[in-house]
Amino acid sequence: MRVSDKHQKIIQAAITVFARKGFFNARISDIAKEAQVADGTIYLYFNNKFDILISLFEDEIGKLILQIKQLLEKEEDPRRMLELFAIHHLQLLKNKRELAEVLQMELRQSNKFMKEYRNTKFIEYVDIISAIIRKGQAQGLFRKEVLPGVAKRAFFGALDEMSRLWVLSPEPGYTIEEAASQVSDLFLSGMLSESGRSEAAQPTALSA
Amino acid sequence: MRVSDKHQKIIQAAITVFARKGFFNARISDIAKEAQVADGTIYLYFNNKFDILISLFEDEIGKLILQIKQLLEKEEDPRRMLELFAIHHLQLLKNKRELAEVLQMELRQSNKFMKEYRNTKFIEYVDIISAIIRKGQAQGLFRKEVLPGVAKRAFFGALDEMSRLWVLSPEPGYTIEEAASQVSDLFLSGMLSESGRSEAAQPTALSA
Amino acid sequence: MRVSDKHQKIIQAAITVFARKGFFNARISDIAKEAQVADGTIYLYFNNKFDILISLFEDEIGKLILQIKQLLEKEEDPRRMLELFAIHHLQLLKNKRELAEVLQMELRQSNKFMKEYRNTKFIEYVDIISAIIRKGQAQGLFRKEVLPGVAKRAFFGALDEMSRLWVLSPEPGYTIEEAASQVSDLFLSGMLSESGRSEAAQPTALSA
Amino acid sequence: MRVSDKHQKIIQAAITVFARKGFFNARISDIAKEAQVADGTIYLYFNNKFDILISLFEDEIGKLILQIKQLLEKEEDPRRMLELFAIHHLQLLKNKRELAEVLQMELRQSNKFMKEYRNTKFIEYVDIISAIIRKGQAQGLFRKEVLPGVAKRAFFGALDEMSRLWVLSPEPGYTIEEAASQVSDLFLSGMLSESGRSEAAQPTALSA
DNA sequence: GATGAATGAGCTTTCATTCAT
DNA sequence: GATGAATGAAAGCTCATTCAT
Repeated sequence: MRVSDKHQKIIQAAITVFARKGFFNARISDIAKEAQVADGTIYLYFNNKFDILISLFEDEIGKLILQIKQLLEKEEDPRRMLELFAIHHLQLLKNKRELAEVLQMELRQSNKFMKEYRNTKFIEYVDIISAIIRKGQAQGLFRKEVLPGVAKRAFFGALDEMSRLWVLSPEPGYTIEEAASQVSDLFLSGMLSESGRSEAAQPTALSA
Repeated sequence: MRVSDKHQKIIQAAITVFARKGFFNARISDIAKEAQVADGTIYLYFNNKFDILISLFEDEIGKLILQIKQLLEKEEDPRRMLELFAIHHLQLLKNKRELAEVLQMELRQSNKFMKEYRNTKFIEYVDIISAIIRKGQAQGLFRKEVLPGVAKRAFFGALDEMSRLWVLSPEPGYTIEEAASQVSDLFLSGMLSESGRSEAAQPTALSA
Repeated sequence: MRVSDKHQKIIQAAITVFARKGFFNARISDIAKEAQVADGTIYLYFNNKFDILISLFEDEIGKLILQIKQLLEKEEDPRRMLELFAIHHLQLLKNKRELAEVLQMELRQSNKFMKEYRNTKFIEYVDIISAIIRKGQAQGLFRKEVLPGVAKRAFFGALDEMSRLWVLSPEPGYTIEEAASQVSDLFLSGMLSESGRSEAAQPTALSA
Repeated sequence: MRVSDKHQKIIQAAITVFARKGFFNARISDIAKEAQVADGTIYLYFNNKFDILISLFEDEIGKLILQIKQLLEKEEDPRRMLELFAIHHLQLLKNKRELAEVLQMELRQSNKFMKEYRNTKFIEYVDIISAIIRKGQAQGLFRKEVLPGVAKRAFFGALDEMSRLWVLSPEPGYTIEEAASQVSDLFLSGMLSESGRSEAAQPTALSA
């Protein structure tokens, strides 16, 4: 058996267990049982419990990055690219439900209890969004005032919060596709109707 | 000393400690020391550690709801109301940094650990956003296609993710005001420039 | 309110609570609630939790001694006296069920966790039995070979174990009177039938 | 090391510690230290503190049952069998002093704390006595009026109370053999002398 | 490499006791 | 005398981690 096999087996088991119980409530022995290895074996592949979570992030977000980048390669229109990102992100819920739950729940916490850990993979993931935005701005399709560094976060946050809807409630009333469409539409076109847009020259007067 | 005093003292101490170490890493004795009471005293006011977290949510989000509702009362324009919500939400970071951190970090997790607990206060808070959106739609200022139930989540998620920027990194490069303005501007006007808007009739082609 | 009133109230409450939960599982606050006094009040009348148990023993066994002695005064026949003792002891189960349970359960333990405490009242109670036996021997009714110091223990132990039958099981299949009669009959006449008695000259050969 | 070794080691340590301090005052760490294992190790073999006590009962009374049954196999005379039982029971004090103390002290309580636990092993042990009595009655050696279900309890209670004498006081004035002999003699022949027996036709008039 | 029994530090929670009112 | 809020020591139990096999 190749080394990577057990490594992967443990990561996958950890995803299942973390999704079920959360990181802190999960026991190493739970993961070991799920992975069908001995408790001690886990320590041949990971330094400690945190290390499993970090490796899980790195590996799985790494895969996500590869997938999404491959998907976006074929697309030229930044507007469509944003939509694709949204769809792909939310479809994780369908295809890898447990992983989606773990990322959703534990990703945020991770920084807090692992102060030293800078989640570079995650940053790389979110930076795909800002790259799209910059591309759109370069093409003159997106407004120059939009700050890519801020907007990427807002866009990701919106998607992630949608994600949470599905993670926590089984039937939120919308399909994943509808949600993805709504979110990307919102970010692209905003909420204003034609009248709302024309009526007020500066709806965000505060920022002025 | 009034009962509420100790109760409040413990809640405030818990906010400080949870913000510093996270819920799971926080020990009851940490909270007790911070609140300058004995460990056992905490159990005169709360059933257990979870109960502190839940009470904290209820109390503090309750206060937030009161404040934001009061603030919005004076405002009629839904566009401006969204902006006010954004500002108020993000200003929590300035005024009550630790509380912001706790809500940011632990709010999501809470549902996972405490399956039975439905965070009604939080739902009430987010519903303020959908109420604003409906108001805007009623006035014809916001597009009818926007689903308030989805958009409220997206808006909150965007804000919350911005929040995370400040919670995790001390100097994110933007002020809170700029971020609030950016996010509400994004949701109101979208990213499209005039050319981007006119060029493509169906930017969200996928949803069609 | 006379001092003794509260003292008595607490003792009675303690009997109820100890019977229900056992000494170690009983909380001072349970007793206080049962006695309708404040927790702290208990410490005005007793030094500590053990002291309640000891006082309870002293008081209640003291009463038992008075009662049984009074009862026996009217009786001359030692055989009948033994029977009366048995009946009176077992009737405690009917008349003061909770007290019977506490004595049954906690009396034995007491010596163990309160090494310094010599349960003189209990000894006094059991010595009533040996006095009866000695009286019977003096009258030539009881065999000289019977050691009063041993027999008193055996008799008490037999009764107490019967007691346990009722304390633990609601319907043991015999009435208290039957049990009392059986036990005193056993001790007086033994198990041997006429044939068993005559057949073997030395049934207790071992003691020879 | 075989699994049973640690299990046994812990049981034996628990006997020592329970004998010394009583069940409730004994700490898990006391037992662990006595057994020369880590605290946590105990929980690999037992569910909790109660479980140790119950296992202890089951194991040790089980052994007693085997021993006494083996001993009684060789004996035919029910009178002698009763005596053997008495001797064997009391000799536990010599051979396994600590075990005798624990059984003596904690056996009674166990039913109280662990309501759900039916001490079947103990019942099996006491039923050895009633089996002997029935055998004696079948042979016409014992009186028919003796109720085996009551007499077994009385006999055990008498023995157990004798046991207590040695457990609590180092020098009770009698040897174990004398006590065993006295008790079985009492139960077999009763207290009545020939004159006491003939003089009164109905010594247990009350039962009539 | 793989195992899983053993470890023991660590933490939540309880509750007898105190003492200011 | 009476109260009951506050105390804080104490202990059962868990579980990440180790290491002999």
